[in-house]
Parts: sequence; structure tokens; C-alpha cells
Amino acid sequence: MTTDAPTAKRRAGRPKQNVLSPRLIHETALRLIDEHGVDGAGMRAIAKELGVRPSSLYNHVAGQAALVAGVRDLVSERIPTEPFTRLPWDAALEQWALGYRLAFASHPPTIALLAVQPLDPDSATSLMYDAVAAALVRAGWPEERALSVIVALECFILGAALDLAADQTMLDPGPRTDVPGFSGVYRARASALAATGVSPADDAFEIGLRSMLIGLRAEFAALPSGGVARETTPGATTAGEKIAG
Amino acid sequence: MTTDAPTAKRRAGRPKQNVLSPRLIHETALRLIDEHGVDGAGMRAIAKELGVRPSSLYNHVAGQAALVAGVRDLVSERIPTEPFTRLPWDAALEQWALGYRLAFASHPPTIALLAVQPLDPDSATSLMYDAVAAALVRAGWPEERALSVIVALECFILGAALDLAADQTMLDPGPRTDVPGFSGVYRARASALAATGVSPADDAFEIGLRSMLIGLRAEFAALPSGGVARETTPGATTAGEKIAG
DNA sequence: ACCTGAACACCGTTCAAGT
DNA sequence: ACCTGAACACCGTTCAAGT
Repeated sequence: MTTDAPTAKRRAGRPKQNVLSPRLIHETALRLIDEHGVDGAGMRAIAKELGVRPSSLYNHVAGQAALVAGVRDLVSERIPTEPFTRLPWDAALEQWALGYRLAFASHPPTIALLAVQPLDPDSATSLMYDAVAAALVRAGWPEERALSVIVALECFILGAALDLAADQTMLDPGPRTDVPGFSGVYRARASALAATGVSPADDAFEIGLRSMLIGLRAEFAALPSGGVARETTPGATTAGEKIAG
Repeated sequence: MTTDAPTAKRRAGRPKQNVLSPRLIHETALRLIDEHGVDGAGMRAIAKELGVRPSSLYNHVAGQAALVAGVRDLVSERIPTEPFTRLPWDAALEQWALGYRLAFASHPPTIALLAVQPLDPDSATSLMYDAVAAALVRAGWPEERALSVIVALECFILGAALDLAADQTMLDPGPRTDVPGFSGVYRARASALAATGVSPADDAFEIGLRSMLIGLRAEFAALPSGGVARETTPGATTAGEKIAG
């Protein structure tokens, strides 16, 4: 329906030119997820979209699990790691977090899908971890702590991406009167954000990321290796200083 | 198979005594999720476990969406909020985070399921938000910022719960030699943690939670209302001080 | 090797028929 | 009101048969 050529009906038997490839299948899956949600991107729907029989897909992907692994790689490839080659570790982590969340935010329904699946060792995701890990160690983080720093930040990013994927009115307490504390802060935030145009999800992400980076800088400064903060961003907020609005 | 009484075969027609209830269905669903994962807890599996026909369930739950909402409420109810009634805001948030993660950690497969679904306004979850929100405002957080603080921390907690649900060897880069930075930090952490008995997920959660709380204390201290940190834990780490191992 | 076509073993959900 | 029993419209996956 949304594809290209007027697919003339195909007879059984191997076609002279391949009509499928793993890449094509993964990209179609991602597009269908974007358009119709995760439930609109099953094997049968993908086959239909490609003008092909469901069983044909199994010549290129092992099954549904392999399919979602491929889709995740597609999304992961778009997370830029080049900030780690030119910025101090904390500023690079911040850029990485923004890019990471954005990559998944572009495909909301994928998040829950991809976050749980075990990592395929031969994936683009491994290359991303390599770039981040190497940069942290270079900056002075102890080798045995770097990975937990990465995972901790990643936890926040994935949670924030989930929050972004959820309906923004998810937390609306409605006209209940038995939760005044909740209703109060909900309405206060709503009107404050309405004035600035910032979305609730962006607001929470911003304060969370800022807080975590402040904390990580403090942890870094407190390392046994001393205040040898070789590459921390000069003048960045590390403590209870006033934060620029 | 794992249930109680020797269910004698039932004839059609309304039984004198109800055999089902929403609560029973939700609890059975949660138990099946724990035992066989999310895929082993469909409508048909729940019915079978209860010795009943699938169609019977629809007399008590509207459908699958309503079912997972019920399961979420079951899990949410176990998150304690009483720390907010007796501790400073930052210490209470820390206890809340521990309890929150633990509640979901006890039922790993539920996490991805529950995090995306919109919140039912008439749910136990609303009561939890109410307790947290009221405590933050009481402590001196501006009403329009409290909710984003809660959501930011919640993002990290949910991400950490996802991480906990995932296979702990998920990140194992294996014997690859093209990602030395990644392999290095992975092995360094593995041997460091092997000595202490701490799990990778716990390690990341610990550093992330500590960092975020340090950051939030800094944000709090930097509020326009000044350093009126009425209830912050005395002597807690707020800046680049040495953190107790 | 790579497609079709038919089949298998599943789903969630609906609804009339019973009590 | 609340259960059974049968049916409907779906799934993912397998596999022989074609080229």
C-alpha cells in the first residue's frame, strides 16, 4: 500500500532477482512500528507490506527474536559517539544521553521491546559501548567502575525514553479529591510548563540528567586518584552552586 | 496443576458459589508471570490454571489491557511510602527508590509491561504519587518542580529494574578483540565484583542512585528559596566530598 | 538459494445457551 | 450474574513443492 512498484503477482519458485534481504525486512519492520505501533509490525504484516508471503521472511531472518534484534541495531546505529572524541567526559556523556534518548524517542514503541533483549555480541551496540568505555578510562575513571557508570546513566536514559513513549497525560490524576498532594503538583507543573512550551517528559529528563551529571562529577572528584580531574569541563557545576536556569 | 482443590468437572450455567474474582485472576496472572514469564500468562493460560474456560475470565476483567493494569496495581501496592512520613526528603527518596526497584525486581517480566501502560486514575499508584509529592512540597520543593523530580528519579528506577530483569551477562562482549575498551572495563568490573559478591546490576544501581541524590541535593540547595534546606539529611553528601565506600 | 501455498498449533475475544 | 461450549479472526512457524 505504501511501497513502491506495482508488484505483479509472483509464481512459486525462486525469483531471478531476490526481492528480500535482512536489511530490507528490518527497515520495513521499523517503519511499520513507527506507523502502526508494535502490534502492527508482526511477521505477517511485514510480509504483506513487502508483497510477499510470511514464510518467505524465514529465508532471511531466523524468527521474531532475531527480527527485533535487527531492529534494535538499526536504532542503535544512530546514536552518535563522536562527542567522546572531542569533549571532556562529562560533556560527552551529556551529549551521548541526548542522542541516545532521541534515537529511541523517534521510535517510541521499540523501547520496551529492545531494552530487555540480551545484547547480540556482534552488534553495533557493542561498538557504542566501546567508544564510551574507552573515553571514560582515558579521562581517569578507574577501569572497574567505568561500566557501572555507563549502565547507571543508561538506566536513566532508557527510563526517560519509556516515559517519553508513554502518553503525556499518563499521570493525570483527574478530578480526584483524595490525592491533593498529587493533584497539586500536577496542576502546578502543567501551568508552569504551559508558559514555557516545554513538555513534561523533557522537563523531567532535563532535571534528571543534570542531577546525575552533578553527582557523577562529585563521584569523580572524590576518587582516590584525587582531584586529578584532568578532563572535566572547566567551570561545570559540581556542587551546590546556583544552576543556570 | 499447582492449584488447590480437585476441581470436579463443572457443568455449564452459573455456579452456586463464584469460582472467580478480579483479584484472584490478577494474582494468578502475577504468579504465572513469575513462574513462566510474560508469555506463559495469557488469558488461556490463566483460565487453565484456574480450572476454568477462557471466556469465563471476561465476566471479571474487560480484556488483556485491563488485566495488566490490575497486575501493575498488585505490584505497586507493595512499594512502601511510609519513609516519607518520618525521614528527610532525600533519605525518604532513597528508601522509596530501593523499595520501588525491589517491588518490580521480584517480578522481572512485568517491568516492561507495566512501564508503558497509561496510569489508571483510580489506582494504588496514584496514592503512592500523592505521598511522595506531598512530602517533597512539605520539605520545601517548589510545587511546580516536585513532579519532575519524582518522574526523573522514577525513570532511573524503572531503567534499573529493566537492567535487573535482563540477563546479567547481557553485556558480555565475549572473546571479541575489536572492542578493547569495552572488553577491558567489562573484565575489570567482573573481577572487582567477584571479590565483593555484589551483582553488576546492584553496582550500577548504587552508583546511579547515589549520584542522582547528590545532584538533587545540589539542585535543592540552589533553589531561589535559598539554602533553607529545612529537612535535608544533616551531613549528607552534597558535593565533591569523599564518598564513603 | 529463495519464493509460494497449504497446514499446524496456537492466540484473544465474542456470544448464545445453560443455570 | 456467571459459567460452558463453540466459533471467529487472528498469530508465528514449518515444510513440501516449485524454479
